[in-house]
Amino acid sequence: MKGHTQRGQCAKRMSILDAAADVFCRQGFAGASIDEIAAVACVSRQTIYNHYREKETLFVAVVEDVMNRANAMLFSVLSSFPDSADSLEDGLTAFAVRLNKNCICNHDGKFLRKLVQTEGERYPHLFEGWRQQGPGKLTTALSALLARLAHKGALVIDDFDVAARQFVALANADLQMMTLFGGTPTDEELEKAARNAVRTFLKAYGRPVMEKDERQPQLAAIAG
Amino acid sequence: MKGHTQRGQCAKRMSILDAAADVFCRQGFAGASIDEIAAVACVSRQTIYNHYREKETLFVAVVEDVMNRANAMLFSVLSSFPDSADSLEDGLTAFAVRLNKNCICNHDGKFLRKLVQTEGERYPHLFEGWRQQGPGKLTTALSALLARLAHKGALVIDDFDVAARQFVALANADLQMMTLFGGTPTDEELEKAARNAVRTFLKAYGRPVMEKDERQPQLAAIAG
DNA sequence: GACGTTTTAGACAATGGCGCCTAGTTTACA
DNA sequence: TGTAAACTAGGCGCCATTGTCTAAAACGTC
Repeated sequence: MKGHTQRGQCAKRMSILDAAADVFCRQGFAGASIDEIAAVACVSRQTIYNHYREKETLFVAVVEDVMNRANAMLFSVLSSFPDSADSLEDGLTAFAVRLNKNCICNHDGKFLRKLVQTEGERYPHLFEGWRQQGPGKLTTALSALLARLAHKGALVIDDFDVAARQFVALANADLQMMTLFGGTPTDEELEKAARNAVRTFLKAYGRPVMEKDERQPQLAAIAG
Repeated sequence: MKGHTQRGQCAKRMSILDAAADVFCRQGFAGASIDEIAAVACVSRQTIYNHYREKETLFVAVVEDVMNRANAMLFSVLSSFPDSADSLEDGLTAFAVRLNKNCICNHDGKFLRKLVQTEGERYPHLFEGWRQQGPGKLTTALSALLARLAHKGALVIDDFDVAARQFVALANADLQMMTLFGGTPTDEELEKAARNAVRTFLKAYGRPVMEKDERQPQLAAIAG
């Protein structure tokens, strides 16, 4: 009848989804109670059962909703990857900041990582999609983007997949512990973490340039 | 009376702790039932209440027990860090393998990371100790060990803390997704991941050596 | 073999959550 | 304004779980 099991619908649905995400994330599936979700959503308990047959149905809907948002955000962030060799360090740093801020350290990212750990064994198929569309897509897409930069001569990479995983790992190196313990990094911390990561990444994979003021010494020598 | 709230005690206690760790890890605190723990431990439910006043007491004891084991293991692995500049790549790779295998990808490591995410907000003081003795101690100790290597001239590092965090991050780069989804890496995967990590780490922080077959060209030139 | 301790099995009340139902109210739309 | 849908409040049965209690059995030690 109503169709659109996906989008908007009335405001109640979104309110329920948001509240359920909040409570499920804090209490886990078993620890979350429908009554608490209803209270947080400012909605009667019956209304929840009116939209979702049972607790598990609601849980699946919540996870899928968050996954959709996270996937869209990841796509958006990936499309902002720098494709020019000019000011590569700044471009990669800005990308790393966006990646951390909008995909990994944000609300949805923490939700998914937390839930996939607690309920992953119970709902393997549910999170399998995120594994492929989320972290999996991130590394494969990033691998291709790095390959493009390497092809332009801006990077020297032997294994693009490994480099992609290492870029993500380095970008999170300074924030991992904070996010593990529930904290949220400030903008300054995000910036500093990204800069540390990109500097090390470029030391390992950057084109070997001796000094900043004399770029591409080989080409300069050949030209001269 | 019995003293020793820590160690051995009768075999029942250990059996209960192991079973409780297993069930708490799979089901979370709220989802775990005393009956299931008793069944896994092959022990009567009353025996559990005989040793631990209530469910929460048992949970705290389990977490402390795992934390103690993990801390001891971390200390052991840290003491195997290479202190010689000879065959540094092999030494660091072996260290990275041990770090992943015995501290991060192992049973206790996954248990603590999982539980600190699900119950960390509910028991902040409980996991605060692990935060300092576990990941915190790892990075500070590793920072000092890297500083020692840099002082010997084997590494060129400007910020030891950042380098330590990046070493850990790189060591986990290839295994992060697998461990996140509950998998356990094989020995070959551990070896390959460590080798990838150390190669990148040394490209970024290793002493700038031109070719593998001519080591320490400066010293050779001086000697010659 | 006797005695104290520990463990076991099962019953027990109390609690709380799930899912359903109903009656009454609000909202949306024609 | 009238009708149908959605929503609210509350009660209800059912079930799982917690924590206690008791009597019987196993254990270990002298």
